[in-house]
Amino acid sequence: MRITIKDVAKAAGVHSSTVSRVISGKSCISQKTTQRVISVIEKLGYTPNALARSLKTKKIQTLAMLIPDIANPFFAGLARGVEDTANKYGYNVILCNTDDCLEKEANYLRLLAEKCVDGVILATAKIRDKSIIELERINCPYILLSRNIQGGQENSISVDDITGGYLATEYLISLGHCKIAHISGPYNTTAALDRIKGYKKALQDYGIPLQKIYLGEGDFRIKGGYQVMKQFLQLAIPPTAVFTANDLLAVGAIEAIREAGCDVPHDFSIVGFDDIKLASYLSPPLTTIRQPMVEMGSLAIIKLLERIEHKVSHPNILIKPVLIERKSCREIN
Amino acid sequence: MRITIKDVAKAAGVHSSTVSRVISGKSCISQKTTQRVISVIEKLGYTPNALARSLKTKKIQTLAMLIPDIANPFFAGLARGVEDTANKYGYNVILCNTDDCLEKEANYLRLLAEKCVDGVILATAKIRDKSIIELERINCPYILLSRNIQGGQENSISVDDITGGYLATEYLISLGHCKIAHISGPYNTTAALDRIKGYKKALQDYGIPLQKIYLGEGDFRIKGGYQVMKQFLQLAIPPTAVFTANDLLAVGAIEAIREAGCDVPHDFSIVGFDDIKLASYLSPPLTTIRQPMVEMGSLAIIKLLERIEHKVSHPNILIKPVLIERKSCREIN
DNA sequence: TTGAAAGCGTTACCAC
DNA sequence: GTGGTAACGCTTTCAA
Repeated sequence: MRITIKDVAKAAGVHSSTVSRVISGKSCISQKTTQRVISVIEKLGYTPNALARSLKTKKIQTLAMLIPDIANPFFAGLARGVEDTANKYGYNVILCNTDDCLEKEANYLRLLAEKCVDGVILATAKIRDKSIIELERINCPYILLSRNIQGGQENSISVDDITGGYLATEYLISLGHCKIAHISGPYNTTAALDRIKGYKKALQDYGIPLQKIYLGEGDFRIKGGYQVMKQFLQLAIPPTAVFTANDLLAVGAIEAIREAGCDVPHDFSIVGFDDIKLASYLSPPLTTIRQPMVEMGSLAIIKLLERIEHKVSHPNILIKPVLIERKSCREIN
Repeated sequence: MRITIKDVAKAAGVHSSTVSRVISGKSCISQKTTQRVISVIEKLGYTPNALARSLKTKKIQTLAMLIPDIANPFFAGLARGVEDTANKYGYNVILCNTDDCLEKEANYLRLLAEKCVDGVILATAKIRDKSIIELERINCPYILLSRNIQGGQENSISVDDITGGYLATEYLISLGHCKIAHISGPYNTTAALDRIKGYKKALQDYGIPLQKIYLGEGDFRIKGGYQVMKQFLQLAIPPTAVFTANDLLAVGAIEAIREAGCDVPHDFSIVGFDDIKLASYLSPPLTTIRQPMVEMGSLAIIKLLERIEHKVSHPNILIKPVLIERKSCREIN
């Protein structure tokens, strides 16, 4: 049997409530008693039971993070920032991979509610998201990370995707491209939609007509980039440049281009999004829009803890993205 | 206030113990009562409190995973397998990044013990590991993943690192190299030590004398690979081939080589270890020793759950690694 | 098949 | 300062 607070109390010749006070350190307990209790705790190797505690306090010092896939370097970066900062404040975090499957997500949310997590980082939100309604219903504090919801004015942290899309497209235009395609993320995410908006706005600002055939829906993964790029390659007039909604899509697109016997950046210029750690080591080193993943994760926790402690909401936070120039683009005439 | 089992009981006109039985589904409750209780549960939106439950049952359906860094694609792969399979069996997993810092690790272990996690996946083990002693002390089931301990015959799952190191080195030898260097992982991990063993054994088997200056200690990260390679490059007689103990080290090594104005594989052949997802998209596509990360993580959970349920230990599991040939090596005369 | 009651390991309020 | 006691929300044994 595990040592309990009562065992400690008995061995120290005090009442269990006194031991509790010593541990919490909030009440005034005499030096002598404190010493005695502490030494007994150490001698017995006592570990408090946080579950029992939480039954009273309603706090378990545990958060959860829902993401599509931890094997995706972007989400791994977010997770790193989230976990680090949570740990710094004494919280643990439960990791949940949803694969963008609504059913899995709902199941996770049920489990997490049963376990009384103090808050949730949701990095899977879709434009109209049932999970958020559920979170609101059970009154669970949450922060939307990197994927906010349509018309949601609160509690989200993300990069300014419109500006990011604009920057990427404008850069390609500045290089002389006018046949610029875009491989987007899934249309049910605002991240994808906003990057498209930025893409369209840049084209418009520079007087380049939007070609519907140059816009393809991807999945934020290598495979999707590969498939959509294959379609672009079969066009009568293929694009000369492609802006992809994330770096993995860019990897897939480059693969398709190589397979077709063409070269990046000679035949096609590519701009990605995210700036994952390995982006500079890819072939060719990828020009991309940087998202500060670790910092975003960290900020999400800080905002989440504020929500938990002060029961407040936050206006959305928009982070300015930056273009990182490498070697996947070239100037054309 | 949250709805409790008593609220449900009252609303359904039964005793709370009856509600408990309906939920667990283990006792025989009449159709009629069952129906009534279920409909009340739904109407009130009742969510059981798993923390209160665990106080009785001593099970919380939560595991933990300790890794150095989730932003490292190798550990992200393991984590994906771990979390997926845990979820399949109804468990959640708490993620902990230790940065290979003993103090952080001990702190995590304390928190996890307080939260009564049912088991732990330890992917951070050093050759002589205090954490394991602690885990044994508090009687917490664990599995050592990818990094086992010296002389430990039980509860570890890893790739056969000796064979892996052998395979990599033998491959370079078969290409005609005899000045083969090795950038290892930290010497306090068996993974690093065993890969060195394999490296040495291959050299010996093929009659190539071991050169101490061709062996450098890295950190399993890009930076370490870069630094050690820089030293190799300054040698009077530099190696013509380098086997690195993981893919990130290879990335760093290649960076150093490029910086020196040399080419991979023309001037230096490189073999990595792990086969991270992006290995085939690096420049050049990396020849490497594959570890089935997701499968290993998954297997770790299966073995951990067996330990938890049947209170048994398992003999170590050694997975045979495979060499994946790509474009980072060339034949020399 | 169901109810009553004890107890899991804490904390927090009320005394003294 | 410290002790006693009543919860917290659930499960489980014992009766009926």
